[in-house]
This record gives sequence, structure tokens and C-alpha cells, in this order.
Amino acid sequence: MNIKAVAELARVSTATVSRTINGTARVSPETAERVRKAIKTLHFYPDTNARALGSGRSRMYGLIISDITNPFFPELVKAFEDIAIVHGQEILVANTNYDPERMKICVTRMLERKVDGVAIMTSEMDNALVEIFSRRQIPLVFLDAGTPGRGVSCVKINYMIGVEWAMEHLARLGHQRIGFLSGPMRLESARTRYCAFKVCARRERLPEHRGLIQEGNHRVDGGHDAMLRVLDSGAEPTAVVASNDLTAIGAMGAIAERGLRVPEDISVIGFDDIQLSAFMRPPLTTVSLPRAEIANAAFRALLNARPKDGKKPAAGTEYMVQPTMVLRSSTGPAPMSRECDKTSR
Amino acid sequence: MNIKAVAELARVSTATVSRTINGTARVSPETAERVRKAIKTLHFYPDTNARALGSGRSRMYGLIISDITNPFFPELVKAFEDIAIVHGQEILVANTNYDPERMKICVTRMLERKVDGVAIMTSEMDNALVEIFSRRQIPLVFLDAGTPGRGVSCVKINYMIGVEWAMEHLARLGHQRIGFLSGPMRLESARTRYCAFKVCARRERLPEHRGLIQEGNHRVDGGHDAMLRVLDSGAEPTAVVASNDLTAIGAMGAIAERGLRVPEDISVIGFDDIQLSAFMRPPLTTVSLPRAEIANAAFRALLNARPKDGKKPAAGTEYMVQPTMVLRSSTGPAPMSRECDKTSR
DNA sequence: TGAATGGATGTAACTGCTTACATCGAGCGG
DNA sequence: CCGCTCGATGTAAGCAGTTACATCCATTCA
Repeated sequence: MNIKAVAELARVSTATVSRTINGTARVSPETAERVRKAIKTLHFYPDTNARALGSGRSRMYGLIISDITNPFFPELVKAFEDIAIVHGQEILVANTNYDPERMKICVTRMLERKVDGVAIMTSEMDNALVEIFSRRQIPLVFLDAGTPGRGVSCVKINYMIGVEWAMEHLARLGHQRIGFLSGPMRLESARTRYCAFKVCARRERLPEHRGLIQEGNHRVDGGHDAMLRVLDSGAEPTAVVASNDLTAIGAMGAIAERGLRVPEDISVIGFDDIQLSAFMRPPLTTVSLPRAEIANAAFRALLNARPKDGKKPAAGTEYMVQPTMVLRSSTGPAPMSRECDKTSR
Repeated sequence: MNIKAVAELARVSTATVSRTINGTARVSPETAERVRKAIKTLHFYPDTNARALGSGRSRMYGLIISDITNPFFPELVKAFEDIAIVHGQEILVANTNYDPERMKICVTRMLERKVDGVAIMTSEMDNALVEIFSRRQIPLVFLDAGTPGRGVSCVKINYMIGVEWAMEHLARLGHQRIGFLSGPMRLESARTRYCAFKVCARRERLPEHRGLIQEGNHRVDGGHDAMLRVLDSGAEPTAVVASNDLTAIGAMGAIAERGLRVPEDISVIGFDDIQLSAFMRPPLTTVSLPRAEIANAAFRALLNARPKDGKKPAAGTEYMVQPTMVLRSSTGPAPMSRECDKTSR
């Protein structure tokens, strides 16, 4: 079942069949109709491999993420896929599992499949690998990393403003001793959020305490453990900001274990706004990162940077997306300080 | 950058390069070494499209799921991908978004990419589409649907035993008035769970009440609404079993809204054991469906059914996987009946 | 010593589609 | 009425691999 069979049935050449399928040149309406009919009759599906080989374009974008079971990613992937389908492109998803070794495999897959561009939504990237893509003139787009260049774009999230909003929200509620549960420090995105927190904390002249800041791993268990360390440090926070929602959820568990209540004793703010945050008890106040917008920007970046007519890829751009604050019930007025508590007893 | 360049640098023919890459025939160690060195020097990555075209095998399996943002799927996808990588295969994931129309697009993609087999882990499948695959001798494997045949396997989950365990657990805790929040009845898997519940309920001679059983949509909002309907029906359940975890989570929210407590007033049991269930307050007792095992069975099914040497696909098999009960804190002893409550006041 | 064997490698046809170029009429202006 | 243009279509050369078959040479055996 190939294009030749269709051509014979429609009594035209294979070129005409190809042209009607792709709309790359004028075909008379009657001929086109005959071809379409033949395609239907024979249940013909053009072989993508052959198409890619012949045309040099694979009609496929690569999407590299850390781990599809991290709830941040599925929505991103879906949004990206939906846009891709509209543009007649497919997407090839690859998980790095946070492992730079496996990242190499991902890159290899992309190259072997001759993707038209790659969106790298994770940070396990090393410059040698970027070089490989750039040598082949394959457009790239990074999330929260890199600098724009020929064919290389990046989508940056305005973490600073997100953290500012969170801090402002807490300040209004009267919080002073605010903890921060960071992500793994080897991740650029985690470091950025951490830095934004420190800048804000300094600016607001919040009391500092060594124990207030603890490193997690962007997973629930890490958030749980980090929160316990905060509580055990004697820092006595009235609120904590977590580097992502999973961390915040772990923290809420730890707080409950210690017999404290959210938000009466400690307020908690997350980052990401994953689906499940809305269904926690209490529902989590969080800084929402707009997944669909990120996917959109990334896709547009790849589309725009696409090399035209064998020329070099166009210049890359930097996109900035703005997070939004989602107020739910895990934050509340700061409790009176412990000193007051003691006095009143 | 193609195989010819490698061949020239290694001073051999393209056939020898192909042979060393694929290990399909003996190549002398010295020659092989030269070829490998040339590949490395030139950063050569063989074009998968050309390979697939030449060999007829795409080394790729399709995986059709409903929706990657449904937390049941990411783990399935990941497990499937991990096994595939070990076997040197890739996977092409496609979302149907629960839409039969879009299922057609998914099928088209699979055919165009000449996949070596397809795992269909969703129910929006119609027989005409199955026919298309079977005509092309492409092995299929279904989850919870279909019957095994030539090249067609299925992985079935023993829902009956899962529901039995849940009911037994509740019975031991003294529950009698047990509600059921079903999934959308058009899904075979939802119907199966519902039937299993009814069979169990009859066998245990549990009191029946029209309002005890309500239809949800396998999402949180559906569970929430269905639970409200149960509560408003006057059925006064002391426990509810939900068709999946998201439904159970929605139900817990509805219960809390009505000022009732889980598990003191109403026990809740879910189905699936998605990650977030462990982090609910209270953590959700649920019937765990082993995602990794399902992925494993599906992959093995495709591998075994693969047509050998141009022959027809082998006969398909039926795999049965067993769920397990995960006891957490959303279930507890049945409260005394309302009547008793009234009397004691 | 000549034929048979077999391992290593080369040659070239083939995969299914795209596309540059060629061809062929029809319509049209000079 | 001729040459031109232009739209519709055909021809065939790629694209980058795989692989059946051919070739070559060194053994091995009768």
C-alpha cells in the first residue's frame, strides 16, 4: 500500500498524488477528487518516514522534560501537543529522569529523528549538547535557562514578581518570620526562586535566622523533611514559602505531624499551581505558573526560529511569562508571637 | 553528515558501516573499530527515518492514552517508556482527550509512523479502527477491553477482587449503608467497577437505596457533585466507594463542606492509588492498580505478538493483573446509626 | 593441486515519498 | 498563424539508510 498504488488507481503520476496530499502545487479539482477517492478506497496513509526522508523536514518537534510523573509537566506537554496538532506538527516527548546521562539519550533520539526543533524544559543540559544542535541548525528553546542567540530562544518565568507577590501577601497578613523551602540547588530554576526570596526578604528587612531556609528536592518527601528541619531549628516561622507545590504539600504534612495547624499556626505558600493543590486540605495558596502560556511561547519560538529556504535559523527571542497569585486557604493572619502567647498564659 | 561520509573516512563501504552499527553481520574487529572511530569523529547519528524506510521496522511502539493530565497515566507512560528503552524501542504517545474524533487522529499518526505495535490504554476505540490495524498486521494490546485474537492481546485488571477487598474491609469495620460513586457509564472500565460493586453488595445483602449510587465523571468535580447527591438523597451512607481516586477526593471535599468528617462520619475508599492520594488529609484508603505491571504486561504482549520473518503476528494473550488494597486513614469504624444517635440525645 | 568452504567486504537495488525539471496543450497577443 | 506564457501533469533523481547478492581471498580437504 503505497503512493504508487494510489497513483495507478487514480490514473495519475505519483507526483500528482503527492501534490494533492501536500497542497504544494495546483492540481485540477477533478484530478484532486479522483486522488482523494483513491486514497480513501485503499486506506492509504503516507509513510511519515519516507516523507521526512524525501523532504528533509520531519514535521516533528522534540520536547524534553524531566519526568512526566512530576505533576508540573503533564499540563505543559498537553498544551504543547495541542498547539502542535493545530500546526500539523507532532511532538516527541523524552524524559531525562533528572539524569544528565539519560539526557544524552534524549538528545540522540532527537537527532536521529531529525526533529525540526527542540523545546528543552529541564535544566540537565550541558553546553556541548547545545553545540550539537546548533551545528545542525536545529532551533532550540529553553525554559528558565540559557541566552537567546541564532536559533536559540528562551522562555523565562518572572519568578521575582511571583515571589514578591507571595511576600507582599504574607506581609499584609502580618508575617515577619518567613521560612523558605528551596528546591535542589543544582537546578537553575530552584536557585532563581531562592535568590528572589532572599532579595525580597532583605528588602523587607525580615528577621534572618539560619534555620529558616532549608533545601528540599522539589518532591513531597523533601518538603516534608525540610519543614521538619525548619521546625526543629528553633526559627519559629509563622509562614513558609515553598519552591514548588509538592514541597509545600510535604511541608503541610510535617506541620500537621507536629500538631500545628495550617494556616492558624503557620501559613504555607507553594509555587506552580498543580491541579492537586486545589484539593488539599486546606487548599493551597500558590503562585501559579501558566503552563499553557509557556508551551505557547515555546512553540512560537521554535516556529519563528525555523530556518527558511535553506537559510540559517532566524534570531532567537526571549519571552517573559508572568506568574499569577492564587489565593486559597493555606495562608491566614500571622498568629501572635510566641512571646505574647507566653505572657498571656 | 551521512553514512557515506562515515564510510569514506573509515575507508569501507556503506554496507560495512551499516553492519557495524546494527551488528547484523560479522565485521572484523579492526574494521569495526575504524568505523566506530569515524562515527565519533563526525558526530554521526543515523537517520531513523531512513532506517525505518529501508528496514521496514520503525522500532517504535504507539501508546494511546486518554489524557496525560489524568494522574493515572503518567506513571503508566513512564513505566512503558522505561521498558521500551531497555528493548531499544521508542514510544509515541498520543492523547485522545476522551474524544473519539481525536482517536482517529491518533490512529492515523500511528499508521503513518509505521509503528511496530500499539498499546491502547483507553476505551474510545471503535471496531473499524481495530480492523485497520489488524489488516496491516500491527499487534495491539488493550487495557480492560476487547478479546484476544491474532496479534491482539489484552491486559485485564481484576476489578472484582479489588472491589471485594474494599467491601470486606468496610464490612469488618461494621459498615452497612455503603454508597458507590461511579465513573461515566460509557466507559467499559467504569461499568466493570460498578457491576463488581453491585454483585458484592447483593452478595453481602447490604441495604439498597436508590440514592446510594450516583454517577460521576472520574474527575474531582464529578465526585464532589455525586457525593452531594448521595448526601441529599437521604440514603445516609456510613461509607462510600469511589470508582477512582479523583472521584474519592471530590467526595471528601463534599463531605467536608457538609460539616461531616472523614472517616468519623463517613469512610471513603478510592480506586487507582494515584500519587496524591497519599497526601490527602486524611490520606486516602484505596485499591491500588499496579501501573508498572500493566505497562510491563502490555509491552510483553506487543513483543510476543510481533510477526516473525514476515509471517503473521502470533496469537494474542490475556493478562490478568491483581490490584492491591492500600490502607490509609480515610476509612474507620462505622459510626452508630443515626437512629441510635437520636435516641441517645 | 584443484575444488570447496566460509569469512569479510563491496555493489547496487530497493524502501516510499518529494521535488526540480521536462513536457504538453490551451489560450492569447502580435 | 506563430511563438509565448502558463497551468496541469509526468519523469526521474534524489533522500539515507538496509540488505540480497556478488566478489575476493585464505583455508581446508580430497
